[in-house]
Amino acid sequence: MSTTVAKALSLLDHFSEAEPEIGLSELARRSGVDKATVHRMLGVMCDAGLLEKRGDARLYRLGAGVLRLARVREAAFPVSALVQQSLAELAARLGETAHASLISGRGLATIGICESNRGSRVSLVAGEILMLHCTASGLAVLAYSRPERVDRVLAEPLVARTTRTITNPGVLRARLEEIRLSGFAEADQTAEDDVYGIAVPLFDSDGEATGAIAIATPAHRMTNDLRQEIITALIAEAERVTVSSGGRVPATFRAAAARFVQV
Amino acid sequence: MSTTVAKALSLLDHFSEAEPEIGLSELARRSGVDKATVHRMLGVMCDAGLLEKRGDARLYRLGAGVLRLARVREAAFPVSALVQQSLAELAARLGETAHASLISGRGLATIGICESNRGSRVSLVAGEILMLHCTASGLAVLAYSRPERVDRVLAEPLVARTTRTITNPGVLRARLEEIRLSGFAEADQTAEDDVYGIAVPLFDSDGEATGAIAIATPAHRMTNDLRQEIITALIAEAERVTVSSGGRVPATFRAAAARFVQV
DNA sequence: AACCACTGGTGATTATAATGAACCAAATAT
DNA sequence: ATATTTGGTTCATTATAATCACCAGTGGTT
Repeated sequence: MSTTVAKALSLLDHFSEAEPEIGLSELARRSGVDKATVHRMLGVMCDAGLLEKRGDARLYRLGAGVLRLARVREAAFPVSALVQQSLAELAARLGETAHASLISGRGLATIGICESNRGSRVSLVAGEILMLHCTASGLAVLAYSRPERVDRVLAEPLVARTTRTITNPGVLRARLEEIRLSGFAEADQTAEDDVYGIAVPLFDSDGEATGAIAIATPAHRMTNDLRQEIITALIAEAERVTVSSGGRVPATFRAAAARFVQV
Repeated sequence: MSTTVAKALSLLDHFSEAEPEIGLSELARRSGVDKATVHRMLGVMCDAGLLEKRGDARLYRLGAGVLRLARVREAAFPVSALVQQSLAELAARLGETAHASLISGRGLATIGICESNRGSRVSLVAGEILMLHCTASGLAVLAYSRPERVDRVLAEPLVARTTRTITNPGVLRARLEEIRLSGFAEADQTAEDDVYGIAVPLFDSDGEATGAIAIATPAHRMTNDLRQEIITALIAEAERVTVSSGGRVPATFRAAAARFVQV
């Protein structure tokens, strides 16, 4: 079922901020692919510039090609740069960690993080992939996605990341309906213990959700006042990002947001 | 001979600043791969997040996954950010377009550009891939590369990009020896007509060349004074970037640079 | 309206490329 | 000094991907 190209590309997912360089055997072990196969794939990806191996050491790491591709994308469709500005403002204003993510494959790719400067704060790993069904950002995106995407996510088993994760498809659908009406999504320790996330979707030129910006706070610190403040700020910044990146805020969201501000 | 993974990845190279979105048929035509094959590969790469297709339109473009990968790499081995600073300084000081590139596969990936604000200036496309044998940056890198890389480049036919491009392997080898002794590379319209490039290599922790920073000026504007000024500035900035990115300037280069400054 | 030249997308057959166990030399670990 | 693990390679077997013809939709011309 799995194509070789998919297998090769999945190798890239094993590189993270925590483990930026990996050896051949190690990668073969983690991916469950034969060593010979991994070796050949790594070679090809080195040729393509997606990977490179450090001169003397025989470790592989992400190559300069990924920087180039990112530049090409940003030159044509700038979002990363735009978003970074909003994140900085949000983090400064609210004193909590702000982050942004975009749909990438079947998950959300974190493309920007701005940590608060408080002692106690939520710390996120750059380049992490968020799941759609349990994170605030994921829920915000799903609530404003085409039914096909929702169906695709609900078709697969909903992994329980914490004891509070919603694993029942029916319950999740109801949850998405609520979110659609309110304009923002909350995840009170459904993705990670002690983390309370609030997210608002970003839209493309077709008015479809493409990602989200979010605030993550230590769960115990969340109060009603802070919650209100966060949501108001997120809605404003999300609209700014959406509009300045050429997106269109759909009427359904605008109505929901207006309803919130009224209250 | 060509693996399917390589073919799939080569599709990514067709996306550029000039043409950021491509349709299925168009991509099949340009790559010379069958439409059905391309379709399957694009699907796989969309799943991986490297590509995405714009909602209603049926065009493909680079996906958010590349932004994520770039972030992961930058988090672990920051160069792009570092280099950008140097480029800005160079462009401001010299009033000419500065750019940086890193080895990526069998070429140089442009990872940073800072154009001068003059009316007449050299304009570069973001994310372009430079050839090693005819650009100033490429020559600078080759001159300080392991013999294997040089041999690999010289093994393939040296494409003539202009009438002045060096196409003879022997001549090129001699040229590289000169560059190794001087510490900088020049490309007087050997890559593009009317463009005069000067480049200095960047090094990794093993003292091997990993890329270059360069200045590109309109050929007619180059004078001996400007040339001296550019080289001095480049050598200083290249060392700064190399050192602050954890690299080590090899003794051979340091000697060459010192020899130049003496003169 | 009928036609044309496109587009994105799809399946079944055939040819091709991927696979994985065994194997090596060199580097580490014991 | 011995055993284990590393990156890397080989080659017969097998599973995979390429191919061609085809379908349906679209936009433009006559």
